[in-house]
Amino acid sequence: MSTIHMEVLSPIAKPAVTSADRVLVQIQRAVVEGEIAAGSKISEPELARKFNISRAPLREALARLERCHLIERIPNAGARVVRLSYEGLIHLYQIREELEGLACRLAAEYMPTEEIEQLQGLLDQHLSHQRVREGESYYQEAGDLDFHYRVILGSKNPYLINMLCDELYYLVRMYRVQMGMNGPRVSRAFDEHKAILTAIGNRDGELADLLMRRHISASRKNIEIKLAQQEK
Amino acid sequence: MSTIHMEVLSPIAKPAVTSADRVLVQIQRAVVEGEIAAGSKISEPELARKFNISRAPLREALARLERCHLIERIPNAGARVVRLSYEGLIHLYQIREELEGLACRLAAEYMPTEEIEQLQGLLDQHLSHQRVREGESYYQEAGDLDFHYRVILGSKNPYLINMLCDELYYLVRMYRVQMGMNGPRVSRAFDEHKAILTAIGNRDGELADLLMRRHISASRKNIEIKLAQQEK
DNA sequence: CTTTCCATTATTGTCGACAATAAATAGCTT
DNA sequence: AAGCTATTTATTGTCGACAATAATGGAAAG
Repeated sequence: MSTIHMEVLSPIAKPAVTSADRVLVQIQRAVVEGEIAAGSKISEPELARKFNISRAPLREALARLERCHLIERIPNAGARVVRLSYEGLIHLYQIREELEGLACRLAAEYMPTEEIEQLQGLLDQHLSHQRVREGESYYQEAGDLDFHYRVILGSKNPYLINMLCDELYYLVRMYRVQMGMNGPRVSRAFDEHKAILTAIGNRDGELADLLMRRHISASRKNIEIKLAQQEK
Repeated sequence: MSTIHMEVLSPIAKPAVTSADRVLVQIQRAVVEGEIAAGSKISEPELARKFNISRAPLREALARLERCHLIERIPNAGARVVRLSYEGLIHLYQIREELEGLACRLAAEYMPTEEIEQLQGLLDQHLSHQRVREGESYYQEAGDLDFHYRVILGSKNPYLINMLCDELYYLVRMYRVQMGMNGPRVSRAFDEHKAILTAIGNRDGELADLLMRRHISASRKNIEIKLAQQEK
């Protein structure tokens, strides 16, 4: 259970040794969960005071926030929290489909059998958690991302891992969290995960690729609906 | 001719307003062209002195260099120029194939006819340059990257554009430059570009995708050979 | 002679202050 | 009164110095 939290917050366990790291995690969470409103301007002096650090490490943190597309910076003008939009969602998921499809093909080839079995166990564990805590969206969120992380890590491609886990996934989470994802898709998602993992276990990269693309596409449509509801 | 240089060095014309920007471009070039040796350690005080700036903007530049995978940083330990390797090349081109394939599909859908025609003209222009300056690898380099840039921009997906043009292409250039790419592939590459663009013009995304993947795959094999020669 | 521990040195991370640029406000002109 | 311009204000970019951490070299023990 606490493992799930850890996994979601930091896919690749890097001990936050520097103060910029520490603050980065906090701001990331605040932005993703909407604590700092989407579209709002970011004041460096204000944030620095808030976290009791100087502007130097804060700017380092902001640079990394820009890297994962959570803020947008304009030279000599400042930074703003990104604004969620329909177009943004589409663009983001176009890439996800492609890259996570690739991750599946690679995982089918390179993911050690041991890791696959371990992930299988994790899926069952998530399922039981899900049964117990029906409707708690955070568990779905955590479990889903956890699954995707593992598959991506299984690709053994460092660039791919970096792009998806470090650069794209915080924004994905932001869409899901702020759209309040839960609903009836939960159990279906579990089945889809199972099917994908089975294909990977059978070393059938093509099928795993196809299933993952469908899975992500379905997830996108789910968020699209929420976004449309919210905008009207 | 000078346009070609500009295009290669800065795909999306952002006037380097801050001193960090200015220095970034210089270090990028130095790393890509091997002026700063691959695998060598980077000294912040030394570089700061060399460019007559303080460490603050230099560190900003280093952060962005890390972002495009030209250097690797370890907290409290420092930064090293990335080392080229067979595995790295494979991993990099796996992603390129996927993302540029996607870019082609999207370009076939969203690239304005006007832009396509303009790119067609650019291809012819490159061809004539090529005929005149037979064997000058830099022109091939510039022309090839220019073509890829245009197609990527045609996708109209900001995340895709950012990933390919800002994060991946400097490393691609580094492989190509340091492996000394020229040789007999030049004229074939022009034909492949033509074919891809024709498919995009016909709004045939599937075909453009396929052709681009083959084109990139062929380019990879070309570099693989050089790399193998160099390592033996 | 090798290995381990410690001190020294150098490098990175952080801080507070200053300079340059952009935003906000007030005053002037039409 | 509206719009433009100049001045003020605030924010970002940059600097030099200090603190904390890692790399280096040497001395002592085995």
